[in-house]
Amino acid sequence: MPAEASSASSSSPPLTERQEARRRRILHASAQLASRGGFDAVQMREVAESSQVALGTLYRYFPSKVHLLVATMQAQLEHMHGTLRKKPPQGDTAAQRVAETLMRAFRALQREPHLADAMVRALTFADRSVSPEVDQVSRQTTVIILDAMGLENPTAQQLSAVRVIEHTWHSALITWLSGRASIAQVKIDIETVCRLIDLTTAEARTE
Amino acid sequence: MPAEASSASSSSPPLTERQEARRRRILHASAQLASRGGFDAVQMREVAESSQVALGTLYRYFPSKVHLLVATMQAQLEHMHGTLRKKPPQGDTAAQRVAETLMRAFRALQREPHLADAMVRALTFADRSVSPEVDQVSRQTTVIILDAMGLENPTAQQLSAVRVIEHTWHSALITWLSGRASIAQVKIDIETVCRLIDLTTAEARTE
DNA sequence: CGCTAATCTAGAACAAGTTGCAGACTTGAT
DNA sequence: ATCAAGTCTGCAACTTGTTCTAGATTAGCG
Repeated sequence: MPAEASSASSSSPPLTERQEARRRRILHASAQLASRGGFDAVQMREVAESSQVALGTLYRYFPSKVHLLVATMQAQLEHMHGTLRKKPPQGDTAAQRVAETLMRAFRALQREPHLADAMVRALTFADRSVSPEVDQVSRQTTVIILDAMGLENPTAQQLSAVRVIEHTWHSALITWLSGRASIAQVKIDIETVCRLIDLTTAEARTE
Repeated sequence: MPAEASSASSSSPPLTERQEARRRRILHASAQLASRGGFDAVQMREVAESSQVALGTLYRYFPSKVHLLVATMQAQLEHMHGTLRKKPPQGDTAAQRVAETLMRAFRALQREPHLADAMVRALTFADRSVSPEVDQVSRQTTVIILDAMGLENPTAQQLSAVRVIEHTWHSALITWLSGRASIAQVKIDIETVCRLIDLTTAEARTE
């Protein structure tokens, strides 16, 4: 396993130790505040205070509240990916394994609904200035799903199916978080969309 | 056709003429400002000024910026539904007709990308306090899709497929608006998800 | 018409995200 | 150790969504 620092996967000047520590403190404070009151509870002044950093510094690390929360999501996703790797899903078909994986992730989020709320709202509220970071989150999600499918070289069809699954995942999460859908409904919809996998996989085989 | 006033489809005290006029002026100003700079350009003070209404009054009509934009979306959706009714899609299968309908809607939004941005961002950013209004938008979208399918009594399976399509539609729209996906990709994904329709329809026939 | 309750207006005030600035502190190179 | 460049801090100011208030206006009613 490479010794690469945890989160900032690339680019720009390397951070000193104290800077890494600051960054971690900030993300930790962000997640903690979010776990309480969700998006609104993550107030930049409070994050700064909690992480013992000046407001200006906070903004130097994360140029906006949305950037901060998307970075928080990246961190959580990495954590989750690690967890999922340890206990891979057991289903027989790719569709089952993906659905199982997503529902497992879903239950994890259920335990911290406020945190989930903050992260997902930030993700969909993000404008172009956050595109690179949002894209990174999306790529990470794709990796998780492809992992569950156990696929090495997905076809274009399959990639499209994976994107659709991601769309459904995000959007279903939002409707659940805002109380407009039950968990049962989310489960059904996840299972429904996962059938696209079998569909496209069957076709890949007969090509 | 019933003489019911245009937008507020139900509930609460009926509005006087001048009040209806105010409401329309507000929604018009909102859409106009949104058409320029998107979500950020819709500033409550400006909306109030443009529609010749005091700020307090604006807040009496729409309790928050998000409420206002979701209502704006309702109005636009109604308009679009009317337009679509006039020229129903021509495809042979339900899936084709739905995909065609959505892509048509998509092209309409393309013409006013800022407006689309404002409305969709508001929709996904909405918290529980806006649930009823967001739900209304969702129901309207469902009607449009079922219309395109030409279905009277959808099964639970089919309703789930429709929900998944809506999820995909919203989420794909967002990724396009924030420049993370091309139109071609959106088209492919819409077509991919629409295949769920044929799938569930085939099953309904053999039940 | 004249009254009352509801509504509307103008504008101040408050909250939270964001920016700017002057001075202290760190870092890295010499 | 010293200097220059880059960072961090504390704090004030600005922006925009939201709330509040006091005084007009309007609507409905006898």
